[in-house]
Amino acid sequence: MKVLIVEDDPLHRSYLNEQVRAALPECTAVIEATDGLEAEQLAREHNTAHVVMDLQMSKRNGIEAARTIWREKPDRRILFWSNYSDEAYVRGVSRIVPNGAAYGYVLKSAADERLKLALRSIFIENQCVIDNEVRGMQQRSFSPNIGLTEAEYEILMDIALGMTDRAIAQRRHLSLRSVQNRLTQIYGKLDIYQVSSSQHDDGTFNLRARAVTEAMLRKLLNYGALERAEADLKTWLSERG
Amino acid sequence: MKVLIVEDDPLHRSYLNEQVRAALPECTAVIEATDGLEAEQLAREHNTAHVVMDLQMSKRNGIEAARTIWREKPDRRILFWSNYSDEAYVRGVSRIVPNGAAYGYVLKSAADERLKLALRSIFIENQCVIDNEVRGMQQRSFSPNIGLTEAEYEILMDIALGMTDRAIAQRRHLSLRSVQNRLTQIYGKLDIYQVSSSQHDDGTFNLRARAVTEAMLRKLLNYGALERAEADLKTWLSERG
DNA sequence: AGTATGATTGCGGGTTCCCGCATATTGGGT
DNA sequence: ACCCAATATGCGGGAACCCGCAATCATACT
Repeated sequence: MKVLIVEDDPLHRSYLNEQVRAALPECTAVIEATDGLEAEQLAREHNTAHVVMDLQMSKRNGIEAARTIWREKPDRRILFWSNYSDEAYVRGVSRIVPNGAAYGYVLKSAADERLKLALRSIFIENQCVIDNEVRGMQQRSFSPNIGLTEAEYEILMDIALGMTDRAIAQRRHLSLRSVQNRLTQIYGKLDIYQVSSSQHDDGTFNLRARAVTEAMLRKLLNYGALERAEADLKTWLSERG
Repeated sequence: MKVLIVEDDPLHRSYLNEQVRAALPECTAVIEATDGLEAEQLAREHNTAHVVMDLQMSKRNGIEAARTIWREKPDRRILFWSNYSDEAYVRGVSRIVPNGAAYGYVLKSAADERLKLALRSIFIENQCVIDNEVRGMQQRSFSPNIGLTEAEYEILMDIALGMTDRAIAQRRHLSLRSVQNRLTQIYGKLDIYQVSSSQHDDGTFNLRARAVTEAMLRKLLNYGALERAEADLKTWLSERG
C-alpha cells in the first residue's frame, strides 16, 4: 500500500508522515506533496489509491485537487485533514465526493489516536469517518429553514462574485424576478435587514453586499470557495462568448 | 528575560519554543498562550516585554491582541510570525505599531536561522526586522497610483461590510458624492468595470460587490480584517444610537 | 500673490436593486 | 383527477447606485 500525503506545512507534513507509518504497518511507501498541483501529478504517476490531504493550501487548495484526483479514479480514498470545520469546506467536500466513495474528514485538533483510527478505518476497512463536529455542521447546514438550499447557496456565490441579477438569471436559467426571490430568501435566512437603529428611515445596509459579509463572517464562504467560484465564472464567461 | 509565545497550533508552538530557547540563552522563562485573549492576560500578568506571535488564530487574532498589548505598554517588542504576507495583514500590522516601537514580521516559511536572527535583532538589539517579501508588499501597497490610499482602503472596508453610500458618508463625515468618488477611484485601481464580453450592453458585474470580491482575491481583505471591521462598525452603530 | 493640482461637493440622469402584488407552473400526496 | 404548497414569472414603483459635468475648497509650489 502506498500513501500520498498532501500538506504544505513542513511540520504538519512530517507529523502526518510519522502518524501514517505508525498507524499503517502495511504501508510500503509514503509519498509527499506540498501543494494540490503536485498532488494531482504524483497521484497519477504513482497511481496511489490512498490519500491524506490538507484543505487549505496555497497553490491549489485541497478541494480542487481532490476533485481532479477523484475524477480520474473515483474509487480512491481520501482523508481530509483540516484545521477548520467551516461550512464552506464541508459543502465544498460533500459536493465533490463521488457516489459511494470512502472518505474521511478529521480535524487537526483531534488526538493522535483519532487520526490513526481514521486512517485504518478508511484505508483498510473502506469506511467513511467524519469528525463529529463536521457531521454536526453538515446536518445543520443541510436542514431546510435553517441552512441554505443548494440553489440558494449557488446564488449566494454568484452575488459574492459581484454578478448582477440579470447575469445570474442568464447563468442559472432563471427569470430576473426568480433570482430576486431567492435573494430575498437568502436575506431572510441570514437575518439581513436594512437596519437603522431608531426608525426604519434610512437603511444603513446594502442587502446584497451585506449578505456576502454575513456569509463570510458565518464561514459559509471563505477564500477557497471564492477562488473556485471565480474560476468557474471565468469559464462560463468565456463559453458565453 | 521572559518571552511570551502566542500560537494556536501545537506543533508550531513547540517549534517556536525550541527556537526561542536556542536563539536566546539569556531567556529565563518561556510563557505560552494558545490564542489572542490568553496572550493579553498573560502579557499583563507576567509583564513580559518580549512577544512572538502568530497572526491567524481562532479566538482572537494576532492583530487584535497586539493592539491591546501595545496599548497597555507601547515599548513592548513583538515579533509577528505568520504564514502569509497578505496585504490585509501587512496593513493591519502597520496600522497598530506604536511610534518608534521595535517589531518584526517573519514568514513561517523562513529558515530556522532567519527566525533566530530576527529574534536576537528585535529582542536584544531593539531593531525592526521585516521580511523582504513583506517589505516589498508594504512598499507596493502604499505607493499611490498603484495601491489604495488609506482613505480608499477605509471606504473599501465599509462597502465590504455592506454599508450604503449614505451610511458611509455619515460615518466618515463626507458628502454622498465624495464617497461615490472614492468608490470610483477604488474601482479603477482594482480594474473593475461593467464587463460584458461582446459590446458594452448589459454589464454582468455589480461594481460595489465586485470590488469586494476582487479585494478578497487580491488579499487586500481577509477574514480577520473583516472581523475587526465588523467589530468597529458595531461600536459605531451603538454610539450613533 | 499667483497658479496649478487635486479633493470635495452639488445636481441630474440612467441603471440596477428591492420588494409588494398577482398570476402561472411545477411536483408531490391522496 | 384533484388539491396543496412551493417555486417561478411578470409588472410597477420607490430607493440606491454609478457617473458626467461644473463649481468650490485645500494645499503646495514658484
